[in-house]
Amino acid sequence: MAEQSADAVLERAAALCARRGVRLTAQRRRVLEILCASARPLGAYDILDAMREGPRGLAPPTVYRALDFLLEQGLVHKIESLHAFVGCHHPEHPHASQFLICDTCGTVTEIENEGITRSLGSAASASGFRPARPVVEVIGICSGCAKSDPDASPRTTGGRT
Amino acid sequence: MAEQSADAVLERAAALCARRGVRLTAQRRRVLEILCASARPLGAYDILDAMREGPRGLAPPTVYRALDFLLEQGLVHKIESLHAFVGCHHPEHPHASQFLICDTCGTVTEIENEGITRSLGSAASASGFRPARPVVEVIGICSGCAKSDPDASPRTTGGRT
DNA sequence: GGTGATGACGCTACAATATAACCTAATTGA
DNA sequence: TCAATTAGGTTATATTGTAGCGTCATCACC
Ligand SMILES: [Zn+2]
Ligand SMILES: [Zn+2]
Ligand SMILES: [Zn+2]
Ligand SMILES: [Zn+2]
Repeated sequence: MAEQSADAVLERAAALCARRGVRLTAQRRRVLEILCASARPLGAYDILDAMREGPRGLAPPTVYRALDFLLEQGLVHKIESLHAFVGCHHPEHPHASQFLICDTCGTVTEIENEGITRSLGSAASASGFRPARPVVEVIGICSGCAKSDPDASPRTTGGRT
Repeated sequence: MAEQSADAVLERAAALCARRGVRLTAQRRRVLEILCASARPLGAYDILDAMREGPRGLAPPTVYRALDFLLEQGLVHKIESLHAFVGCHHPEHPHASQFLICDTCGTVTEIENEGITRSLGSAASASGFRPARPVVEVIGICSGCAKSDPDASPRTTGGRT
């Protein structure tokens, strides 16, 4: 799911940033690349390690600043329940991000379910609540893992590609 | 919302634990009390501070162990997006916890919306995904804050009662 | 009542995640 | 070119969460 469109996503991200008049600098692009190349969400320190494989030694703030930018631009999402980040594969239009997170293989699937969005909206407005940032993350077992191993043990965050 | 039933919740929690044959020890009860007495979610270290106001000096593992127990028993919930915890006010029956989190005053409202639960379930099963732990947290502005201050600044976690 | 097994907790140290603060370098717009 | 703005390097530190180990309380059973 990540693999097929990593380059295309990068290209579209560049176009988006140009259109918005914001700068997709080398560092930011690098972080986005690393995230899009991974099948699983990566922690900030996983990204940091991946970047250190290149030339110089970097520090946490560099990665966090890049992530802040990418989050603002909607190019990546944060998975709150994992303290980790994923690249967004359809950042052109804003969307309520909803995730299915496999506890076994660690893959994260971003979905956009109109029913969930609607239910959330009506539940919120019923309380007079004005929603800003919905966090919908369903932890469970993906179909592949459910088949192969009826009960398996959890995984950790990292592991590039 | 927290205030009205704090004692009642404690009593019911004790009954629940007795019925289940698990021990609601003094420490665990204390943590639950502190959480239920707070109108806002508390971080583990907020709880730790609150407990230190009493007799001896405690360490983080004490609080985290109590929280683990209370989470297992469904007596408290973790708010992933805040790294904080709230007491549950209807722990008798298991439920998918859904939260409305006000970014301004910090209050958290636990709701149980059947529509959201259903949408999540059908979205998951459409992908062959077997859900285990849904995380639904809507960050936004509560009705009270929206009225009094059309755009206000975020808040931090803590602050007992 | 002893007695061994289990569970709860005190305690130290440490891991993992995230940010503050300050300064330099690059980019932009005039 | 030059001031203003933005991005990034660097160090230190804050915040959140665990590992590991020894001790004490509780419980089941004799
Ligand atoms: Zn997305
Ligand atoms: Zn899986
Ligand atoms: Zn609840
Ligand atoms: Zn509010």
